[in-house]
Amino acid sequence: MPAPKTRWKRRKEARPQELTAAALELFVEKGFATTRLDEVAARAGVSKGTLYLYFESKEELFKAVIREGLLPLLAEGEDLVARMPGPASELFQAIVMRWWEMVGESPIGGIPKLIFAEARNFPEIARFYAEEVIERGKRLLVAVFRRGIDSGEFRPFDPESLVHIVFSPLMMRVIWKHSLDCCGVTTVPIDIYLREYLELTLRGLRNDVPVQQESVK
Amino acid sequence: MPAPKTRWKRRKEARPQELTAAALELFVEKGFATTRLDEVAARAGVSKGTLYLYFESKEELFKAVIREGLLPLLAEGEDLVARMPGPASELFQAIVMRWWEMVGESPIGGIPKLIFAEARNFPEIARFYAEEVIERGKRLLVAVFRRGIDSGEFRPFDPESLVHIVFSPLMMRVIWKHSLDCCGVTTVPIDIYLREYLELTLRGLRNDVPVQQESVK
Amino acid sequence: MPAPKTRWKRRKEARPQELTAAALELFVEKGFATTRLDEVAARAGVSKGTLYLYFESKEELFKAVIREGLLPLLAEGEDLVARMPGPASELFQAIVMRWWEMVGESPIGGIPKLIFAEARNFPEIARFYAEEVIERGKRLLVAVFRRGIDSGEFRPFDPESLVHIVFSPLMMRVIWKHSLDCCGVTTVPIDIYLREYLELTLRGLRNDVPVQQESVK
Amino acid sequence: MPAPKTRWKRRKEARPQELTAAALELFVEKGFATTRLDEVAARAGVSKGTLYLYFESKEELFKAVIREGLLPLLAEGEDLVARMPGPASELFQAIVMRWWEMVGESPIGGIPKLIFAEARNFPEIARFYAEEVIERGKRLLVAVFRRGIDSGEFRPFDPESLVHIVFSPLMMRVIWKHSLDCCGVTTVPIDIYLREYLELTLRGLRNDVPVQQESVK
DNA sequence: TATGAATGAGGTTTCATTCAT
DNA sequence: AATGAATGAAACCTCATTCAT
Repeated sequence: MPAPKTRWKRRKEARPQELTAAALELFVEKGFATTRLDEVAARAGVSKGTLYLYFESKEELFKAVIREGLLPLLAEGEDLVARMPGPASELFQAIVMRWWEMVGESPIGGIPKLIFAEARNFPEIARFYAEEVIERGKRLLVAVFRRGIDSGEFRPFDPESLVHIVFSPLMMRVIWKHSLDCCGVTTVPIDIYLREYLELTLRGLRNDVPVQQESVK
Repeated sequence: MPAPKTRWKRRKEARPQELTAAALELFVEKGFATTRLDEVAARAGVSKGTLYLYFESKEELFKAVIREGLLPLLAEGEDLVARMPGPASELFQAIVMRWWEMVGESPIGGIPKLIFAEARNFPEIARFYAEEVIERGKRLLVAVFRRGIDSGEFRPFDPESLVHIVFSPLMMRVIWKHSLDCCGVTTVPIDIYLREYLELTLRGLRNDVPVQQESVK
Repeated sequence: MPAPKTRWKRRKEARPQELTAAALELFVEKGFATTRLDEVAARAGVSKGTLYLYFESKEELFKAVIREGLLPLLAEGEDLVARMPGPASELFQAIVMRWWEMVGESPIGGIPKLIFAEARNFPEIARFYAEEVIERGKRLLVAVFRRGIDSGEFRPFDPESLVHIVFSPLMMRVIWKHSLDCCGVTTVPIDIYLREYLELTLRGLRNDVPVQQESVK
Repeated sequence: MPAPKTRWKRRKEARPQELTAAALELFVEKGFATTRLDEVAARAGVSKGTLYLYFESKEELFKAVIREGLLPLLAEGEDLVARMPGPASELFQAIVMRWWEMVGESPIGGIPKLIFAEARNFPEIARFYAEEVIERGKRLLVAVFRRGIDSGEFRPFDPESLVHIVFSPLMMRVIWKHSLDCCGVTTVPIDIYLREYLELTLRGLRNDVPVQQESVK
C-alpha cells in the first residue's frame, strides 16, 4: 500500500521531467512548430491527454523545456572560477573542457540551437534565456579574463568585447552538432577541435611581453 | 501597349526572385513551418495561387530560396584569393570585411540561421548547402591559411582543423543578428566586434615572429 | 467511532442529492453540454471519480437531476385544489403565489429553462417531464378552471385550450429569471408582475354575466 | 465570362447567409455547444474549412446568426403601429397575427429559444438582443397599450408592467414549438391558441367601465 | 467508499494545395 | 498569367470515462 502510493506519487513528480526531456529531444530534432504533441507523448510513453495534465499548452511546454534546461547550466560552473586557483589560461581551459562535457555532450546541448531558431517566435523566452544563461556565462568568462589580464598572463583587452568572440567556436560546434552533423555533414573530431580551439584562443589572448622582452635583451 | 507588355514580361521574369526574396525574409523571421504562404504572397504583392505558378510546393519554394541565396555567395570572393597578392593576414582581413559587407549586412545573411534551424527537416538541402557553400568557403580560407603558413606569416597548423574554429565568430554573429538581436538582446557593436575578432584571430594564427627573427639572425 | 460512522452513512445517503443539486445549478447556468463534470464534482466538494459511483454517465446524472427536481413539484400542490374551498379565483391566486414561492424562488425553478433548452437532445426526458409535471400541473389548473366555470365565476371556455396560455407568464418569468436576468436584462419587480398578472388573467377569465345580472336586477 | 464571374460573386455574397441559415437551424435544434461545425458546413453544402472564410470562429458564427436574425424583426412591424388607424384592440390583434406569421412560422422563430438557452454563456449577445429586439418590441406594444388607454378602450394600467405578461403566451408558444413540440409533446392547435389568447388578453385589458357604471348606478 | 492520474475519441481551427474563372 | 474561393488533412486541445490505488 505505501509502495504503490509512493510509486504513483513518484510518477507524478517525475512526469514533468520525463515529458520535458522527450519534448527537448523533439524540439531540437524538428523545431517547435513541426513537433507534434502526439510524438512528444509517445516518446515519453504517455498519451496525448496526459501532457495537458502537466502543461497548459504546447507553448508552456516549450517554456518549461527551456527553464528546465537552464538549471543544470546555472548550478554548474559558477563556483569553478572561485575555486580554481592556478593561472587564468588553465582555468579557461578547464571551463571549456567542462562545458563541453556537461553541455556539449548532454541533451541540453540542443537548447542553443533551439533558442536561436525560435527566438523571434518567442521573444520573451529568448530574453529570459539571454538574461539567465548567456549573461551569467559571460560574467563568468569576463572574470577569468580579468584575472588573466591582471596577472599579466593575458594581454590587455576589453573582456566584454571579446567574450562573445571567444565563446563562438563552442556555440557553433554545439549548434552544428544538433543540425548539420545529423545530416551527415561532419567536421573535425571534437578532441582535435577543442585542442586547436584552445591553442588558437590562448595564443590570441596571451601577452607577448615576455617574448619581446627576451628579444629586447 | 508595347510598353505595358514589356513591363509585364519584365515582371514575369522578375517574379520568382520577388517571391523568393519575400519568402527568405519570412522564413528567417518565423521559420519554415510557421511561415504561411499567404504571408509570402502578401509580402510579394501577389495572390496565394500565383506562388504555385512558380513553385510546386512550399518545400520547393524553400529549396529555391536557398539555391537563390547561394549564387551571390558563390560568385563573390572565389577570385579574391587569387587576385589579392599581399600577405595572408591582409588577405584574411579583406575577406572577413567583405564577407560581412556582402553577407552579414544583406538579407541572405539570414540563410545560415535558416539552415541550422531546418537542417534536420531538410537534410538534402542541408547537404546541398554544405557542399556548395560551406565547402567552398572552407577551401577559400584553407588556401589563405596555406599561403600564410608557407610564407612563414602564420605558424604551422592544420588548416582543415582550424577553418571552422576561425570562422565561427562570424557565423555566430550573423546568426545572432537574425535571432537574439531581434529580441532586443544586443551585444558589442559590429565594428568593434570585427576589429577585436581580427586581432584575436591573427594573433592566434601568426608566427611568433620576434622569436623566430632572433633565430634567423 | 459510531458517531463518525453515522455521519458517514448520512453522508453517503445525502451524496446523490448533493451531487444533483450541484449539477442542477451548473446545468441551469451553462447548459448540459457546456458543464464539465469536474465542475460539478468541485461544487459538490468531491472528486470527479466519485460522480461515477453514483451515476453511470453524464446523461444519467442529467436524468437524475430532472427526476429529483420533479418530486417537490409533484408532492406540492395536488391537494391544494381539493382542500381549498372558496371561490376559484381565490384558489387560482393561491396556487400562483405558492408556485412562485415554491418553484420560482427555489433552485428547481431552473428546470423549465433546462428542459426547453435540452428537450431536443433528450426527447425521452422531455416527454417524461411533460408527462409527469406539465400534464399534472395542467390537470390541476383545469380542475380549478372547471370549478370556476361551474360556479359561474368564470365565463364558459375550454379549460384545455386556455391552460397553457394562462400559465405562460409564470413560465416565461421563471425562464427569464435564469437567463436574461443573469445578464443584467431586468424587468418589472416580481410582486408587481404577479399582481398585474393575476389581475389581467382573472379579468380575462371571469364571467361578465353576474355583473350584468346585477344590473338586470 | 461575365456570367461565371457573376455566379462566383453572387455565391460569395450569398454564402454568409446560407451558412447562418444552416447554423440557425442546427443551433436551435441542438444548442450551440452540441452543434458541430461539420454539420453546419454539411447542411450548407460546403466543407468545414469554408466556414472559416466567412466567420472567424464558432462564436462569431453564433453572433452572426443572431444579428442576421434581428434584421427581419426590426424591419417588420415598427411602422405597423403608425399606419394602423383603428381601435387599439384591432391593432393589437393585427400585430399578434402578423408576428406569428412572420416570426412564429419562420426559422427565426427559433431564436428566442436559443437566446434563453445560451444567454448566460453569451451575455453580451443576450444584452444586444434584449436591447435591439425585446426593447423595441416592448416600445411597440406599449404604444399600442397607450393608445387604447387614452381612447378609453383599455382600462387604465401601467403598460410597462403588463407588456411582458401580455407577450408571454406568444413567446412560450414559439419556444415550445422549437423544443417540446419536436419531442412529440403537442398542445392546442395554433389557430385556437391564438384565438383564445386574444380573447383572454383583450378581456383582461379592456375597460369594463360601462358595465360597472351601470352596477354602480 | 473515494481519489485523481491517465486515456483517447472527438471537437475546433489552420493552412498547403487545387481549380474554376 | 493571375486570382481567390474552396477543400480536407492534420494539428492542438478538451473532457467524459476508466481504473489502479
